[in-house]
Amino acid sequence: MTNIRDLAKMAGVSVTTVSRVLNNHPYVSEEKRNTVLAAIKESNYQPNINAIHLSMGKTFLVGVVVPFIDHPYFALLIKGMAMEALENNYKLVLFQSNYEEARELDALQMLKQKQIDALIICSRICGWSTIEEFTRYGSIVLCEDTRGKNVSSTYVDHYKTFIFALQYLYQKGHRKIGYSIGRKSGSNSKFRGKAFKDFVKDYLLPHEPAYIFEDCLYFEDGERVITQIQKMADPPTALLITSDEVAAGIVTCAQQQNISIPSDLAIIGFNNQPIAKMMNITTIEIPLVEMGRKLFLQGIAESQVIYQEIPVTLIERNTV
Amino acid sequence: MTNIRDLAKMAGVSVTTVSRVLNNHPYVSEEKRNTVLAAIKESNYQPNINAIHLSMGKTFLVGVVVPFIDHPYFALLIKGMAMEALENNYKLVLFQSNYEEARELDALQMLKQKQIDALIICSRICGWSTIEEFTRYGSIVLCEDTRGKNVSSTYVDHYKTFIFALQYLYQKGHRKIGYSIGRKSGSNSKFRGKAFKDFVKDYLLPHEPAYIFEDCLYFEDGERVITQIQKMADPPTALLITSDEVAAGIVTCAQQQNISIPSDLAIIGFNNQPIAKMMNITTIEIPLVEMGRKLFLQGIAESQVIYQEIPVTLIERNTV
DNA sequence: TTGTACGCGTTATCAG
DNA sequence: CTGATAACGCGTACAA
Repeated sequence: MTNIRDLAKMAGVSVTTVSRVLNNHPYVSEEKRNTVLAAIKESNYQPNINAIHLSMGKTFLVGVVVPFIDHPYFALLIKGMAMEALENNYKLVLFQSNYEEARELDALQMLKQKQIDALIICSRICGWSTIEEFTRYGSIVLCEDTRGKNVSSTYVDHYKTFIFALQYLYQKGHRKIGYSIGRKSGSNSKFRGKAFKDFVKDYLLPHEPAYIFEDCLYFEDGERVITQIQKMADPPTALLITSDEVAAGIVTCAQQQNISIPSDLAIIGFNNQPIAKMMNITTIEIPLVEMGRKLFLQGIAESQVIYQEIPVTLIERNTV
Repeated sequence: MTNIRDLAKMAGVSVTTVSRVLNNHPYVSEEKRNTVLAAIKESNYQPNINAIHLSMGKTFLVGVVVPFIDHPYFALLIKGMAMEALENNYKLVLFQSNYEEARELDALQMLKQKQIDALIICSRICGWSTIEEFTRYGSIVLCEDTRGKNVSSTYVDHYKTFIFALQYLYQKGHRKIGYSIGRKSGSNSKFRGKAFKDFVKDYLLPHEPAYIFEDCLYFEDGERVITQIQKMADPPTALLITSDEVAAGIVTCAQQQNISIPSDLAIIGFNNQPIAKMMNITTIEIPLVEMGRKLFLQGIAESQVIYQEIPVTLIERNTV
């Protein structure tokens, strides 16, 4: 592997001059520049990027923590980040945490060790204090409402959104409403849970724990929801389903079980994934790819803490 | 940021000694070791990993090229790689190529520049000669049949598999058989195309171009397949669908259009994704997560070229 | 058992 | 315009 010093020798100039032409810096005569360029061609020179990183104290690497990539929600966020990373000449380092705290700490460590310039955490299990402790080592960005906290974020106001969706169902005449979530302990889920509680209280509806379905992430989880509902003496008439994948599973399974949608059961999905369009599912659009882009840009921005709320849109189709 | 030299000064020893305790090397007295350890604690020392990489000529980073992450096929491969990377203390660098050659070259460049130790290309658009040119800069692994070539791979013999599936349909009485693929130009697709051609020739069946559906990647693409079939005067009676997602879309859409499956149209999906189980789709299981693991291990292995064929299994359910 | 000195490849500073 | 030379932080022959 030929290095910058070899080039200097070949071209009969100093390493400084070589570095100058390499980085398109001014103050180098056309003549010498050409000699160096020739040497570069001839030697098939490739800069060692680790040396550059060491010298610059920067890696152009951004870490991304997701519990798993094989879910449209995270896949779409990453897709957006990858697009933006590309345009800004950064690369993405993937951390699949599987919601193990040790994995999240790994990522945080890499930030501390300067192997990545920034870290984007899409979903976390670790406590807030842990995050806070690492903020001084580099840029950390979260995908949840961090208002009032010392960390930038791009987020959806899930409280507001849930209230809005619940009111919509209420107006359509529904009084027995339930919802599904991915996992109950997440930050976003907590906002949703609180919204639900507040809503049923305000509208004098019963708070029926059986109407809340946890661990609903994939298409096939829809089957479980339908199964459970069929066992109920007094089933819900409408459901907020926080992933279109799951909503699609519910609709599919309902058809098989001769449950009529929306007359027996109304469904509102989330994200407006393509599958929702094809299956005519009423859904709340969340621009995940766009969110991914913004998360990334916040990560590489030098600026101060910013909270970026993303607006959502109700897409009315045939399941309500 | 305190470095190894500061520690040496603090502990009153040399940098070598510090380095020794840092890396658990022998030949350092318990006494000095403790002094150093104390200094590390006190100073909140963190090694700069870029310096280590420069010094060692290794990064513990492995690159992964996929056209897009938001597809179960690639997501599952990556999932497997991420799991294995975790166990081996490596990190994954994600390259979303979108099938643009320039993106693949970016990744290849990083290998050349030593920013990644190995590169796994799950699907490519670039020519074989391009790959070959970069093999000397580091370990490259492909997810396609590379037998006879100079690059390791973990692959499914899609020719064999397609012939097998076609024969199965033939035995079930089907004579008008078609198939769908993601993109026609891929290596895997070519093997499938060849298998199809050879099969219809051997079995004296007509080679009907309209029975071949391209660009079928997502659930919603199933709708297009059904639409096109309905327009045909002489539609196929059976379809090989190279992604369960698409198969599920076809089944769903067929229901809506009152096309009976399998009596009007038989379907064999691929991958055995959870959605196939839930919708009772006959499918060919491909252990994608397992393949991801093996791809990764081949990437970090020092050994010579290895071709690792992955066996597949037919899962008989209700769509044939 | 310990330490000196150099190499890794590049960028940045500063004197000419 | 040009070029020594000093960082950057760490690993490791080699010498003691």
